[in-house]
Amino acid sequence: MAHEHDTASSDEVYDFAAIQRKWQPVWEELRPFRSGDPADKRPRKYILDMFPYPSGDLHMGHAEAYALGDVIARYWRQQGFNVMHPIGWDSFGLPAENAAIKRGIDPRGWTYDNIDQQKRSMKLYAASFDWDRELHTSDPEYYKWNQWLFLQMYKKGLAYRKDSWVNWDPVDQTVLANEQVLPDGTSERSGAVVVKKKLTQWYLRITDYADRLLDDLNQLEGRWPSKVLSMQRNWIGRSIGADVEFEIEGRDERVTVFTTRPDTLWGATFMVVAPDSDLAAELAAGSTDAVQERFADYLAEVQKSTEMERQSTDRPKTGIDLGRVAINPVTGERMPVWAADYVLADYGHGAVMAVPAHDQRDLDFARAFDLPIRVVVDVNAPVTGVIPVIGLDENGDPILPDEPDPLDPARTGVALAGEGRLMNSGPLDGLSKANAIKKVVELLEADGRGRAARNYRLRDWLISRQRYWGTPIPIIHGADGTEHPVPEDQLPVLLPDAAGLDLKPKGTSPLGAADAWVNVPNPVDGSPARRDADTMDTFVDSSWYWLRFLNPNDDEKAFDPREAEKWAPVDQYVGGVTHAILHLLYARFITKVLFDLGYLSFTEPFTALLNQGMVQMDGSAMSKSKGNLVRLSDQLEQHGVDAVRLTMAFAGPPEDDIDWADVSPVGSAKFLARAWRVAKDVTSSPDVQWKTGDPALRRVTHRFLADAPGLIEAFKFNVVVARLMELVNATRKAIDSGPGPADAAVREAAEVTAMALNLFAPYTAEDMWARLGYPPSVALAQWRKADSTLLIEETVVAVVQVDGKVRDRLEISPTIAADQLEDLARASAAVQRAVGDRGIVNVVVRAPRIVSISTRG
RNA sequence: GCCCCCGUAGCCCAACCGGCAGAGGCAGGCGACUUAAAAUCGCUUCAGUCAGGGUUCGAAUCCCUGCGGGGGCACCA
Repeated sequence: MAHEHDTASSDEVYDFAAIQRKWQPVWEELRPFRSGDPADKRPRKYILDMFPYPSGDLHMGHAEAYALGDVIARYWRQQGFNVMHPIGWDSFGLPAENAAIKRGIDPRGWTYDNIDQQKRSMKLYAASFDWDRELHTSDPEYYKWNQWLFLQMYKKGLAYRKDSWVNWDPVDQTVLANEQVLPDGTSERSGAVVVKKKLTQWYLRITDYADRLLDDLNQLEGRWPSKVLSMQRNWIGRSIGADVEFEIEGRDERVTVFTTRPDTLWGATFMVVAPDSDLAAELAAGSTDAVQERFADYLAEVQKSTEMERQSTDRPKTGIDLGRVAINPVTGERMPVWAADYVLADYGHGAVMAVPAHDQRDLDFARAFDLPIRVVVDVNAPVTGVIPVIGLDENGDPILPDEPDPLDPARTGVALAGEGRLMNSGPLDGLSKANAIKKVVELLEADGRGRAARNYRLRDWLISRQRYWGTPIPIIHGADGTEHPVPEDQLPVLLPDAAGLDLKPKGTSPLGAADAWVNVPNPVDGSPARRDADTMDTFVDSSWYWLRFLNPNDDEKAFDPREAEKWAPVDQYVGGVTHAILHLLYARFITKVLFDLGYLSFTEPFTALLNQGMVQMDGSAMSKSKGNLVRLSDQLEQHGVDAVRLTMAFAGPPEDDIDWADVSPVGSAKFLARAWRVAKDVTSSPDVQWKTGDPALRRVTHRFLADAPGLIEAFKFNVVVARLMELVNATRKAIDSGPGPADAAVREAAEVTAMALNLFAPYTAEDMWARLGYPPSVALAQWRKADSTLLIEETVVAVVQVDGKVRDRLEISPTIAADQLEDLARASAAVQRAVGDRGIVNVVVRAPRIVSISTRG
């Protein structure tokens, strides 16, 4: 009893652990996924998975992403392509630094230890990566080129420093992210009231590219998820309108405001400036002492409020009168100038013309402070000319709304944002909105008081981080405040050793305390100077890593434009929707910059994008605190790599979230065992003639071969798996109760199953392939061509509908002529019964599928 | 407030250009094998497509309205 399984091979059972142990070293030896052979003549495909941040070990989210990306990479390899499918590590960033601070260790060691662990897991997971191209963004060999890129942008004026307001914790002496500030305005760490502080920060001028970033999204239509496209469009947030200049009494320079409704200029009754803008400070300074005092108090109040408070829309309006006067450029009216925090300093010009009758925010403000409201658009007379009436009088004439106008915004508190005819607007009277905008822009331009303009929600990209574990910014500051780029031949500016540095956040970079590192001679005259101590946002690293994969070990240049010509842009990018905005926007921006600099011949980095959903448990995101964490390592141990991967692919459309409670890795494992047994049961040898095989099973096999490629290319992986199950079921039936295990069609089906299963379950597929008599690797087996003669059915069933109901089914030839089919349908007894004596009025024939007969007109 | 996506068996999901609502799985039921159970194998129940209206010979599919769920942006002038 004890040793039966050692001797009788037919008793062998599917043992995923043994199969994994068997094939992993074989692949390690064979390295079937290398893509760097210059003599390789196959056409190329660049399939890229978003590279991971190395924190701890792989989790379920990684498992899903890499399972799906691998289906695509393996598929194109089987279609005869030289597939580049690289992997690397996004290994700079805060988690490493926080862990280092907590445990008093070096972030470098923590990071590279994690990478070791994750790399082992990744290899077990058997994603078909080309490990020859592995890179780490925290290696000097990588971040040197971040610095190079920064310098190229600096030279072009695309990298610059400016002062900006940041959240400042006065107790911890540190900058806080918005997320670290609690809704009551205190620090989540120290409990201190957070204030705004002006700091000098590095920015990249992404707003210069706003139009291109927006307009080029059109090229990606249909190839990127529409959700991502709309998120990017929202984020860039282009508004079309006009800049209008207002004179200010007692000030030489005019104040410019941006508005999307220049047509309502006659209705502008006051001006509002952002309290935290330079303009507000200057206007206040030119006012009375009382105003200056009130302004100082108000500004302090505003700066105490958090981003979250400030952006909540249902907050009562606050503000103060600055005691200054603006002149409406078209009416010549004197308008008060207010400071209020509903106007943002960093959008437009930090000042607005308030048109309370037609803008809800301005109306709320006007009603709160008793400012004048003037209606200049008659929404009762919209462009269509239809005037809503209350009723008809005894003569049948329309009764118009009584005075006062029931829509009067001053009374209703509802701004009239709709379209209508202009009124109270001098030369604009009677015009529609579109024509009025055109006209007023012409008038302003002629007068030199305004022009058409556009604005963006998008802000410049703040890349300074006052932290240690990132790319040092390659700038040297002279004692006199001058900036000097580090000469390119002196790159990289290496991160100093963390030993001896206090990495705790304190508002200035820990690098500033590395005396030996930070103090350098001025490159111009050798006088004492200091290195810039900030490090770069890690989104800089990930904005171009896909180019570094082309030749990750090149120490002459960031990437090779000739290789980029061959491989780039990325044919298929795969990753989570969490990066739908920032990472993708930054990568698109850097691509356009590199195009402008002449390094690239294309302007979009990722031709196609697939977003996988998230893995959840019991309806919500997995987390330790919720107690619904599913550990990938446990799943792999219980069900095996292949079952987990297959489950990820089979769970549903890739972009949908997977609830692990809804799916069945046990079911996947059962299916894999079933497929594996089919291969084990095949008794014929590899040299059988396919043609001799059972035609029914062959038809199932070849329908699968014909349909699967289209399904894969449409990312319908779940459907392909279902079709594979169908194929395995049919093969099982053929073995047990059909032509038997020696039939050529059974072998053919088993081989096709192994070949296709390689996409989802590479270990099982490889073992099946070996049992069927072939050397590794099945991953290199080419996709079999479907035999088209087997796809044609001998007979098909046509349905006959009478008045939309199916009344008969006819077994016919697929090539039947329409009139012949109609005759058959008319002759059907069931159809005649259904038609009865009503008579046929119409017949629609779609041979060979359907005949539709109607009996009523 | 503005914009987008999705509602199909108990559950996860299929359904081509508008043409028989079901490919596959989970769960359930019955049976075979077994002393029994597990595993395996076979058979099998289950919806008329969220609701209402429209277009059409014909609608899960296209259009409109509503309900429900999810997402993005939001004091952005």
